[in-house]
Amino acid sequence: MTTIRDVAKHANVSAATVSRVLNKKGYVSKEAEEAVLTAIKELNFRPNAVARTLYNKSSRMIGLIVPDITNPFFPELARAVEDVALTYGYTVVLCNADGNVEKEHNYIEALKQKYVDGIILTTNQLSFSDEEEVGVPMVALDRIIGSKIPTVVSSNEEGGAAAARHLIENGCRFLAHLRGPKGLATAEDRLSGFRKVVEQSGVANVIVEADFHFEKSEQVTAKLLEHHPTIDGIFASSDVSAAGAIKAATAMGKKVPDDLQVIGFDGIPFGEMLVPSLTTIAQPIYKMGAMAARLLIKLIENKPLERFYYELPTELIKRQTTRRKEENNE
Amino acid sequence: MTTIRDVAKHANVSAATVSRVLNKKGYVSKEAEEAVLTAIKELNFRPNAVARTLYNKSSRMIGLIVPDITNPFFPELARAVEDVALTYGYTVVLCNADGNVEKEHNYIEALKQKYVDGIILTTNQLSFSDEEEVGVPMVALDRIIGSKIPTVVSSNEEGGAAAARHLIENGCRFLAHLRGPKGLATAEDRLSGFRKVVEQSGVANVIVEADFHFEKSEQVTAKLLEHHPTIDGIFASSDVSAAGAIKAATAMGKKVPDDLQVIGFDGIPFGEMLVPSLTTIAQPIYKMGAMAARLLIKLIENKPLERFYYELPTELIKRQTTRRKEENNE
DNA sequence: ATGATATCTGTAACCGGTTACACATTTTGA
DNA sequence: TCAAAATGTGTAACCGGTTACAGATATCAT
Repeated sequence: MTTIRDVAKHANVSAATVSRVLNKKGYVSKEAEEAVLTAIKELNFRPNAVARTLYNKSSRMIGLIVPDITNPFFPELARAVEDVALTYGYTVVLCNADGNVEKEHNYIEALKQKYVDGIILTTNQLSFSDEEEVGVPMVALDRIIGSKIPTVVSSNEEGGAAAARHLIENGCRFLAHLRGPKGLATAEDRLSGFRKVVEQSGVANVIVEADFHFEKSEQVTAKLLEHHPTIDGIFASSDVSAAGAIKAATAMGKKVPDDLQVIGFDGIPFGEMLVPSLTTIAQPIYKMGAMAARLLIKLIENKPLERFYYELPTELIKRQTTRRKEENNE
Repeated sequence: MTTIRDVAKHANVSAATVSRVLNKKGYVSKEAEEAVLTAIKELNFRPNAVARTLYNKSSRMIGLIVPDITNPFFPELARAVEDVALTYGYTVVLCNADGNVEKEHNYIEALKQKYVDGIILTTNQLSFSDEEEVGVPMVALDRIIGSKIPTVVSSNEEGGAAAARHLIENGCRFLAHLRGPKGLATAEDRLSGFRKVVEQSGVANVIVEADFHFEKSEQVTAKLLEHHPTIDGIFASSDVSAAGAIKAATAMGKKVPDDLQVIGFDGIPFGEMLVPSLTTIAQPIYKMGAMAARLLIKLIENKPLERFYYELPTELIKRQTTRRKEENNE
């Protein structure tokens, strides 16, 4: 491996001068600069990132901690974060905390040790309270931690309300909500929006817990439809969860959307791949990731933030798992 | 940040002794060890990973380069790699090359600079030929690079053959294969297996190119079914691609599996979420990832490899998009 | 008793960049 | 014309661990 001192020798200057050329910092004469540049070319020199990081206490990396890389929502988010990070010259380190608080802590510690410049946290888990003491710039994404940590979420409550409204407008008389994990702010907000609309309109409804996963949602829905065969509208708190609901319903002989309408939440490409394609409350996933990355970088570079809380609008995407019923029976 | 010298001062020993305690290397007296351990506790000292890496030229990290984190196949693989890596004390850095050769190169360079101990390459892209000169242990996963690089793949050819056989046994008379990208060994092998069976049995067939993506497969299938309305069996070279085919067929009023049977390739959880659930040739995704990780770690630790080429068996998983036709018409 | 070996510890150099500082030389401006 | 400011460059210390080496004791074998 070529070092800066090899280059220096080759160019007949000191290591300091080479460093100055590399960083375009301080005074360097034209001749020296040229000599260094040629030497760098000839020796195919690349400055050692680790040595740099050690002195600078900055690695130009940002950590992105996700709860479940297997849920397509997060890769989507990761891409956005990465795109923005790369344009600002940062590299992204993706960490899969697996919904495990301990693993999350370990990653945060490991990242700090690696001198990452900042961390974006998207964990499902409700974990710790001492985030302020982490000592590294942090941004919360699709998750609410505390008032001191800049936060990017979508309008979960309004989205939940919109989902309920859509089902009701489509003629559903008995709604179910497959809510997300308890204690998770985004899930609570979706529930709360749903509840408000449903209570206000007086539509029959039932709420059951299903984490965001497919199998669990399938099981829960099967049980739910058994107990309440007249349910004709389901709002699932994630698209994957909605797929589970559809699966269970179909297995019981219910037709979607004729017997049962289903609406998801997230707006991942996955929803379009289903047949029938999934109606959903879409989050602006890419925008959320991009915004979180930009906020973090501002934080890192000590630029002022206008706000600490950004709520991006969700959008109802009507596809084939819901449709307006004709006014007919009853 | 507490350094090793702070600890040394606190324990009344030299930094060298502290380092010896940390690494359990060399002679240290009981008393000294205890003093150091207490000092470490009291100061809450964590050795700096970057400094360590700089001297050791090893970061205990391994890089995993994937072509498209958005394709659920890869997160699945990543989890396996991570699981194994963690048990051996390595951290995984996930890089999304985006099917972009240049990005892949950049990542490899960046990883080398960070002193990663090894790299697992899974890229779709056919990229470069000088892998032997990378200078870092490497393993190819789901991709064939060169004879010098240990390789883990599944039995793509046999899988392709099994897919064709299954469709034929189920009574299909006119098969189509949505092949993967040209030049990609895994895609070629699947095609080759398919072709052999089809030629041997004399079944009518047509082959069209569709990368592994959903939209492309949907478009290609729509065109295909328009030109050849009598196609009654499709083998898609990925599960996501199969979903695209199903979508297109359904949009044209064809029923799956009654009018058209579809079989995918990969065996990602996604296939089960579809309605009807997807028949597929499943790769042992987790095993592949785990094996690649173990191979890489052996390589890193200079342990001997038994072989340089591991082909893991695929498995036909019959679900709802295929089914035996009764002998009836014609 | 005595040389050989094992145990213990500290000093200083090293990994590969970065930069404060000192010292020169050149340019500016009054 | 001469001090002040700007420009150019090298030395050496630093980031925070690691380790070769040397010197000091303790233990062992003969």
